[in-house]
Amino acid sequence: MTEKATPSPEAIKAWARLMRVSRQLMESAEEALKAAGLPPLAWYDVLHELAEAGEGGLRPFQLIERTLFAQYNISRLLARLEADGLVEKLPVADDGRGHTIRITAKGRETRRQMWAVYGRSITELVGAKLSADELTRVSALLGRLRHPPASD
Amino acid sequence: MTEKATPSPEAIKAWARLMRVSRQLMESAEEALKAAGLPPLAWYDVLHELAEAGEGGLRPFQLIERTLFAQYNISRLLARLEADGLVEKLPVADDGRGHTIRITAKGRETRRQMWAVYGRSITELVGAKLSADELTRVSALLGRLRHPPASD
DNA sequence: TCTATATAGATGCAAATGCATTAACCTTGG
DNA sequence: CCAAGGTTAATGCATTTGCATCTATATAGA
Repeated sequence: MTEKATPSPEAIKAWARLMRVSRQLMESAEEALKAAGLPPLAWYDVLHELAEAGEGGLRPFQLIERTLFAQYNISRLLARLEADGLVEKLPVADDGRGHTIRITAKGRETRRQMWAVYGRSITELVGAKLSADELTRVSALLGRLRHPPASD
Repeated sequence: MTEKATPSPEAIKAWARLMRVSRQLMESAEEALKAAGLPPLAWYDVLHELAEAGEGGLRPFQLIERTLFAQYNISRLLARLEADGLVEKLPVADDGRGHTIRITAKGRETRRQMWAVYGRSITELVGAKLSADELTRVSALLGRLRHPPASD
């Protein structure tokens, strides 16, 4: 018996849909931001995490855990954010290797502006296409594809 | 009345899940290919379309329609595929501007090898996580997020 | 304490991407 | 037939990404 193991047609279709749709939606959102003269989505992700973290800020490695960015990616993204005055790097007392990243007032403002556009994209691309109930079901099903699986 | 329009919590969650999960799964699949010493997923997409197109091949602009790649992206990807001997560019009779791209025997072989790994990833990451019925439901829901919406 | 190892983050270099433009060819209207 | 405009594909240049490595600090073990 050979090791064939081609996925089921249902699995292939779900995979293809997932990849296609996510890329398409992401590109639409990205395009809307660009059209508004705002920074790319990646910046939003980081600003969002930092805004939630509050005054305490976050260490770069914590951002890596929360987002899915690679280490060098975060390192350079933070450098750009700092150059734009959206975040600040503070030395951390008990660990001389790293620093804490804190969002600035300007960073919060940029995040607000981005959310105005990004949120609208989410509404148009997702919120307007499925009912609340259907959205919940999609979330639940996708959650089970996550690693580790999400219960809710 | 202000123009607030923050998306519903359900929409936000579905969006976040979609973005996270798709990136995570894509990266897993990509990693598996790399670990097997095979080319990236983008190559598979193109080889797949070309394999389906058969001996007639496809024009670059047709590949752009079928995949979601940008024009310059396809142009360079095809250059790399050609350099590796996986596709060949044939002049097209009635249009001197472009050429037809045809997959070579080596290209088919590479695609086969990639599918062995890629298919396994799909099975593990998706096929093994949800039932056939659930997969069908995910596909249907995601299809409605597509542009244009898919019926099935 | 001193050495080995682990962790945090930055960076040099090569490859890929995005953007704008260009080159080549086709089509259409006069 | 010719000019104007459209389509197909490639490419120069700047930015971004990926990989590997490197520096600096921290921690654990002899």
